[in-house]
Amino acid sequence: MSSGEKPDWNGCPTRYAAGIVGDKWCFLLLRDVLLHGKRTYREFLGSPEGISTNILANRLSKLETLGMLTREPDPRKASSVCYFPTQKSKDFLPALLSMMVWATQYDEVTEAPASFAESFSSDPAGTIAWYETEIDRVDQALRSR
Amino acid sequence: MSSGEKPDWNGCPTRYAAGIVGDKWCFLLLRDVLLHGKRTYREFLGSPEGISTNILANRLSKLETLGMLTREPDPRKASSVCYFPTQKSKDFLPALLSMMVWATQYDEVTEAPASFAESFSSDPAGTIAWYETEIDRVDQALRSR
DNA sequence: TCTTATTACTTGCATATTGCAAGCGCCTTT
DNA sequence: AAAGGCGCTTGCAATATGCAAGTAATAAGA
Repeated sequence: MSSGEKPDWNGCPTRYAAGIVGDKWCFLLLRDVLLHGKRTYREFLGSPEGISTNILANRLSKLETLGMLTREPDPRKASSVCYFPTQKSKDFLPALLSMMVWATQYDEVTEAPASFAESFSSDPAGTIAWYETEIDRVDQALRSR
Repeated sequence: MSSGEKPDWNGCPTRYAAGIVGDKWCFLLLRDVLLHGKRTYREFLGSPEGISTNILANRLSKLETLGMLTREPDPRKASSVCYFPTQKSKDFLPALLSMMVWATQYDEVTEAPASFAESFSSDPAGTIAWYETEIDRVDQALRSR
């Protein structure tokens, strides 16, 4: 590649990503799971974008089928359910954070402080690791009940 | 952030990104523009995913409205039109490449060679710069007719 | 124990979006 | 003058979405 030829295989991985992230609701659910520590149906329903309940059910099962989430009984309450992020969705964090940096740059009404973009740009690996630790902390706390 | 508190503003930039990329067709059009050097209606129509013509028109005007593309007469042929990527969409490249790395890792039938993920991981800035150069080369060649 | 909540959905129906096929106006080429 | 390419638009059937209401299975309270 560095020798100057142009690869023509780019279509495929992008299409794969589009099949998952190229849907507003899946995208926002991944945000809720990876960044907001949400794990239950009720929590997802409560997000400010206002997903409707049938669509939520549909997308949760889609994400489960795609291997992005696992559906497990809630350790705190047997009648409830938790959706946990898999390694596959945790590995999506770098891409998600990259998009956030881009959005922070161009969204005129962003609430994100410039410090976020700065910290990700100066130390991407560290920033990613911090978020991963947060996720694992949430899930370990939940699972050890 | 590194001191341990959890930011609660993440929703906003992600929602902004979801408004653009959280649509399969917009996502794939950005791929075509940023990675495949496509610039005309015909070229977009020809992509293997088979976008239909009314949807294509709709998404092109959406992306133009969002400041991702500019619509200009084709320097080669006055009756034709070119859609050029703006700086805003070029700045989306890092996020797009991050998603491709992720997809390459998890798509079992990916056509992308492992070398892509390796080169992006070992030298992200260089890889991004290479794609940016490609884009500028395409557009400068087109515009200087 | 009987009742009332809560949780995670499902169902029905009106509305919005998509896909497909055809058509249209404007160049350009022959 | 005729034919073709390009960038769309239009009409219509099929699909997906949003909204409101309903349901089954626990759980909590009186």
